[in-house]
Amino acid sequence: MTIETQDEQRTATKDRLVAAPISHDVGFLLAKLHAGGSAVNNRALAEFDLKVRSYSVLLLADSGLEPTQRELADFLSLDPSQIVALVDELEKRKLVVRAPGNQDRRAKTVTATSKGSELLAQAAIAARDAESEVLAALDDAEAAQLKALLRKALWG
Amino acid sequence: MTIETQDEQRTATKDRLVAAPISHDVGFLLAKLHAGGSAVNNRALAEFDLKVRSYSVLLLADSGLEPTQRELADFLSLDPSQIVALVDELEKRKLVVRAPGNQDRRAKTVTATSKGSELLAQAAIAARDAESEVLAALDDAEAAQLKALLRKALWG
DNA sequence: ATCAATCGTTGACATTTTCAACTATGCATA
DNA sequence: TATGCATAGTTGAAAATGTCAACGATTGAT
Repeated sequence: MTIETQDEQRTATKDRLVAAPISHDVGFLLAKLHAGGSAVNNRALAEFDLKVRSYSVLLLADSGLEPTQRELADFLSLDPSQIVALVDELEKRKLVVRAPGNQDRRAKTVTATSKGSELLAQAAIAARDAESEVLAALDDAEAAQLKALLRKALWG
Repeated sequence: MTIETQDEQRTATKDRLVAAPISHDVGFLLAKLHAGGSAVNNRALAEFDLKVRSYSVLLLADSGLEPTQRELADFLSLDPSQIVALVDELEKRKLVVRAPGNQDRRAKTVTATSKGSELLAQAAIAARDAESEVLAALDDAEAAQLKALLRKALWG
């Protein structure tokens, strides 16, 4: 009873501020869901010694699109120097390889090794579970709708 | 012509990676839209010497809900020590005041001053414009739908 | 009256972000 | 073809942010 009382108060006050107008600010909603989401994702990926960042790079490296580091930086909204560090670590673990760009010898494309692809296959399962945990309050149609709206907001 | 050629290539390659499966990962979509969004928001708020963080605190302080610092930390997904720094700065600028908690003398509630409310009224306009810039690709109904889905994902 | 838990605060530490160089390469044109 | 300007990757430093452990003051339960 005593602990329950505390918990009730805690959960009662926990969402008290939802009434504030900031809860209608898209920027805030994105930040909050993203904060919770990356925590869940990082926890799920820790088993594979990956974070959302390295997982994203590995995923793109395995896409067959042979992205250059510059493209990775642009696409992931990261500084090129951060890509260097991420690829360095993945390459050290033999999960990806750097190859000289096909038409541009300045560029380096990042491609997953077979070892990287295998790890990714496992990690992707964990990531999928994490995603459904983050979106647990939405049914399948709503989750799909959310994805579609985010994609449209980003790329029209 | 020369510059146009470069630009065409750049915009052509810019979204090349959208084809990668990561573009269907909600975590990634949230991260990317959030990254772009906070950049736009911070730029819009710079005029008032605010960032999205301090703007959020000011908005909650002005909500009439008299949030405690602990509630602000939970709601904004920040460490309590970060709230201290944010409130310190806003209080130094006479935009908010700390008041002892009503029932709990350990807690401190954060409330906007009239000066804070006035600044907020201006900043809110800039923030609203920034939001519509971020969601420019969505029509009004879609933007409302996106908000509703984000709110449901967060609070059910 | 005591004991564990919570609030705000401080300070240390780690991580992440941002920026300015630098080399090598590419591209356009004089 | 030589020259100048822009770009890819890299390095390293500085700034901003995030994380965490401790502490005094206060609370609430026993």
